[in-house]
Amino acid sequence: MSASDGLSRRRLRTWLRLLRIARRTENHLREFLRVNYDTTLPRFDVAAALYRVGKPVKMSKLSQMLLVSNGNATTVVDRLEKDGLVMREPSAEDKRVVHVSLTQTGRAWFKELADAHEAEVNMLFADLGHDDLSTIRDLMRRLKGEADDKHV
Amino acid sequence: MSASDGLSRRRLRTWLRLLRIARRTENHLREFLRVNYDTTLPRFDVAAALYRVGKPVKMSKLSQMLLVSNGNATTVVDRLEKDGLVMREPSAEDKRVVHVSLTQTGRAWFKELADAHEAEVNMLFADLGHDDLSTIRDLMRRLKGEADDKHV
DNA sequence: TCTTTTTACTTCAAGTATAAAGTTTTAAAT
DNA sequence: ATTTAAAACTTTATACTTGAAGTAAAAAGA
Repeated sequence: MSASDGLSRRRLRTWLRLLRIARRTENHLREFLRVNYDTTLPRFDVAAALYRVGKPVKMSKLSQMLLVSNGNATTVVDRLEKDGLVMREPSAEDKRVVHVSLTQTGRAWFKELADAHEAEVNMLFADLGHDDLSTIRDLMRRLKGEADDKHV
Repeated sequence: MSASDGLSRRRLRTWLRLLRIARRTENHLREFLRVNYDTTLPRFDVAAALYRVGKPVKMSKLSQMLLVSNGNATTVVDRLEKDGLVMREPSAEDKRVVHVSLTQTGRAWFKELADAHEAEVNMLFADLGHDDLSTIRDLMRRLKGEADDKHV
């Protein structure tokens, strides 16, 4: 089985297709957040992760959830903290650990964004019905094991 | 139909799934290129686009192909040019236009990467067969119209 | 013609991202 | 108890990315 047989080539093309869709959708949502809410995708992603968990999250856990480096998480949290949208708390048990969470302001801010964001995604994916979504879920699950998910 | 009915919520979850797969795969390939070939994903992407076209490409066309800003394309091409992997040529007909193409060195360099890159993707997508790939293609095609593809 | 608008590209400032090095704290192993 | 190793963050250097401003050339309009 050559490294470039038909199946291998098709898998490559499929990856490029997925990447393209992801970039287009991200670009659209970035623009949407910028124009309508004067904010950015990384900020939104951090807030979404914190909102989803609903309680203080370790910095390292946060970067794992978002699949970004620790240093990156630090920077984005820095900015959100400066804007009063998130807060850091040193852990009591382990002095190395820092917990992050949304402030009240941050929670209110995110709630407003979340609905608009969902509506926008709903519009972008409008051509996909329940069956399609199930199909995608199953396909993505099969890729899950292979990709590097550092250690979640 | 509320902005947050079941279907809307499922579309959002599906988007997050796609984004997650894309990021994991990108992270894996970034690491792969860094460790084995001491290069980066943006450089690879530019080279791949130029290689694919096979003849000099306008800067603006390049950034459209990659779905990145013009300024970004300029920067990455700058670096590749400094390394002797690509070359710029001013257009004869239109003095505003700049054509970019791979140098001989660049072409040889990319060829080596391309096979390894395809093999790596082939490994990551090993669980998907011909039918699955066709299914994904059809699904992605249906999203195509909705997303912002600036003006390709 | 000549003014205005559009197009192509680069430059700039700010934000985002990584990898690697550094600091502090905890856990493990003598 | 001490040393060693590992873990959690932050900081640093460098690269990437965007959006906007700037420059130059071409096209459109008056």
